[in-house]
Amino acid sequence: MTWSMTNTLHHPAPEEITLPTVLAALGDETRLAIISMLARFGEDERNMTCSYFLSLGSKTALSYHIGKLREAGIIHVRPEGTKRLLSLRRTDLETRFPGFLASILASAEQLTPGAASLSSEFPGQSGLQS
Amino acid sequence: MTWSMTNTLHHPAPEEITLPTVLAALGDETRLAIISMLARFGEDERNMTCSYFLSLGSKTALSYHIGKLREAGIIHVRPEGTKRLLSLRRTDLETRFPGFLASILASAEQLTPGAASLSSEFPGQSGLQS
DNA sequence: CGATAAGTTCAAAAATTATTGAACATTGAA
DNA sequence: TTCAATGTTCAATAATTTTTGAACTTATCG
Repeated sequence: MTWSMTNTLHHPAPEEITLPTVLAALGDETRLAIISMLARFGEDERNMTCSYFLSLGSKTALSYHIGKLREAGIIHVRPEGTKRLLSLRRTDLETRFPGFLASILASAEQLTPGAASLSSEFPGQSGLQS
Repeated sequence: MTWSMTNTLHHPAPEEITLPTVLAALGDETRLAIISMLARFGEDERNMTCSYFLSLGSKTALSYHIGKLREAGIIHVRPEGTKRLLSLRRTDLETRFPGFLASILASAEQLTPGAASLSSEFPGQSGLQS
């Protein structure tokens, strides 16, 4: 039961990804914003750490939401040192639910208008809110 | 504040339909089953009453879930006598979130396998469970 | 080594959502 | 008009989800 940052986190296999779980995971403003930002700025995985999203909530809340997205099979989380590198499981989702992610992302764009001016422009900052 | 069965129920205008609300409404097994059945057997709107779905839950629970779907803008509910005729707001959803509903419905089919053998085969029965 | 940064875990509290049963309104039909 | 069918409403409860803060682990940087 000892937790290790170097252990690989659990990710559901593609067949284990279910529609109700995915929909429930995305039916939340914070998590929708996370995947929208991931889709837009995640080409270079190196920047997509948990703290990149600190503008969306507290450290603990993000840990919770990111866990939900991971367990739903929507994102992949790769431990790299003390960080977590996040990426969308685009091909797995496309295989499982063809066309679904694309339609979500297209429609979600208008929801996160100023996402370009969030954090990550100075990756080495202490980004805690308050 | 008097409630009348003949009053028109509230339905959001197409522009008022938002993605997080729609996703949250569909992130529930019961409601996903409802829209899946509506999509499959709803060509003829006349059969699509609330009680058609009684196999999915109690009368009161269905009222609740159908209200959620209506307020999210996913279905339209037309009072007809003492009944409610339900239909998917296909074109509104397609306008708002292109491709979304189709991908959901295609993926939801495998979730409601025996839906053909539910109720509605004897429309005039008292269909209360227990 | 000591400090800091990045995230996690846990338990408690807050908030939201879902279910139930009883009572009610409305309509259609005998 | 009385009855049965169809749904709604309300209040209470149950269940689930989210948020918070404190303590902790691990890795990295001087």
